Amino acid sequence: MLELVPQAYTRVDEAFDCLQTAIVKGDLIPGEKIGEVELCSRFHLTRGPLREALGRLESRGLLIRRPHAGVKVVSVSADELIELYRIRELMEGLAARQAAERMTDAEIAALRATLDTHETMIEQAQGQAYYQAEGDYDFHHRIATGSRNTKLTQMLLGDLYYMVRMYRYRLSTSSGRPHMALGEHRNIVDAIASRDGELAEFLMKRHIHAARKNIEQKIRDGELTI
Amino acid sequence: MLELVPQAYTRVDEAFDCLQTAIVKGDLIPGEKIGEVELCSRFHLTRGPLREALGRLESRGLLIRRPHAGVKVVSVSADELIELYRIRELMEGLAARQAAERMTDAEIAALRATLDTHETMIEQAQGQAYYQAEGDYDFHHRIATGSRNTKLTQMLLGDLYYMVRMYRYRLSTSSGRPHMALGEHRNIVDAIASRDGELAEFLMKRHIHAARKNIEQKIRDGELTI
DNA sequence: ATCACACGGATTGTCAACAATCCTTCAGTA
DNA sequence: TACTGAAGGATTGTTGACAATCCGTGTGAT
Repeated sequence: MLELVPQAYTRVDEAFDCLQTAIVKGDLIPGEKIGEVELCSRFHLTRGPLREALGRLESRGLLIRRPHAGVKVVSVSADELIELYRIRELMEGLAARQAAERMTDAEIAALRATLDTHETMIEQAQGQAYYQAEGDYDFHHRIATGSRNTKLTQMLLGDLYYMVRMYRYRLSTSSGRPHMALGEHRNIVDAIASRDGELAEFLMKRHIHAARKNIEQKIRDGELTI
Repeated sequence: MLELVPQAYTRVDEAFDCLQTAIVKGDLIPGEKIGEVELCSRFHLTRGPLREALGRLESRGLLIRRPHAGVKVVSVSADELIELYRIRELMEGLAARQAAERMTDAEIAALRATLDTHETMIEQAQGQAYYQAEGDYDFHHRIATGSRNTKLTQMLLGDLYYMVRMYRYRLSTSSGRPHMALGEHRNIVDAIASRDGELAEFLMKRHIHAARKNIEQKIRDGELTI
């Protein structure tokens, strides 16, 4: 009855995924002007689907398109990265609060399981920031959807996380403090499990605030150049 | 030298504007399934630009597109409207804080002028919610851009305000408390002018919180049915 | 030597036809 | 009568060619 179809995967989606990962992983260099035909040959696409995908990427803020002039991957400043974390602090705080009120017990259990695999990843892949970052991404992703707040989820997954992931790859560093972050994650889940929305919001805000301070420090020390 | 070109207006932009206002003003009924060819004939477009515009509208959350099945204007629940205001409360609070730190004196003067015209609008167009809503929109728009926070501006102008305007037209009501709202706006501008970011954030959050409570009350009273 | 202007090449925007997919309708059967 | 199944029509997805616009180069003048 409620079939939930695999949601036909079209060329536009294909193009979007290709370009998105290319941007996030840094295969497409920021600031570089790049033509549509070159993109087509490089990713084996035709211009129709490509153009629609470019439009979607533009509304997500990953690239800029000037009419008759071509596309450019966004080049981002250190300030803008900081601003991004300021926004995350607020929105993910709200997400955590609502997740505490609305997540099912099954979802919370799955969230805990995620943290366990994350822990083993940290131990095994020592220093491999990539996998750590993906685990972190997964954690925040689950809380966003768990908030059951349509628009909030859409904005977090559709706008902010792409950006954050892009920075992560470029700077080739996770938050740089994996063990501490994991502990903070566990505290947040505990707050959610005990249905304490206020505490969950507080902890999440502090968690992201700490991540921001960490980045600001690295920038001051010259470890991160953008 | 720094010419600031009128930024070539292409058919895609035309299509996007047409559809966006049609959705916001309610010419396109939510939930109604509508074909591409019909949209083309109705707005004098061809399918190429139309499809790109549809993609942009989809990422902005104004309509939903299922592959091979057509497009549908989003139908929105009362709960989702409330959620929207929760998000606004946080994000516009941050915008107000940063606007207080970063707006130029000229921008602040222009903001004050906006409020003056808004006041005359309220007196003249008594009860004409439409113009009141536009004035209110203008006010929040200026503060968003004044924050100088690229991503924040993009999310407010690109995601939330379209939604809010859509609801306003559909419910054919502004906040319903124009005089009080105007007073609150003036207080916010005063805080910005005295460069008190903390106060500006507080006042903005309270302003939107009040608007939300107002809407919740109306929904409870059955004045608003969505 | 520097600046302004025009021309050509290249690139993007637009269009109309073709192919792939889905939804509805209409039988047929339990 | 209600439900399953398939076929047809309609709609969307895709493609390639055409038209409009911009950028870089080269020439000329100041």
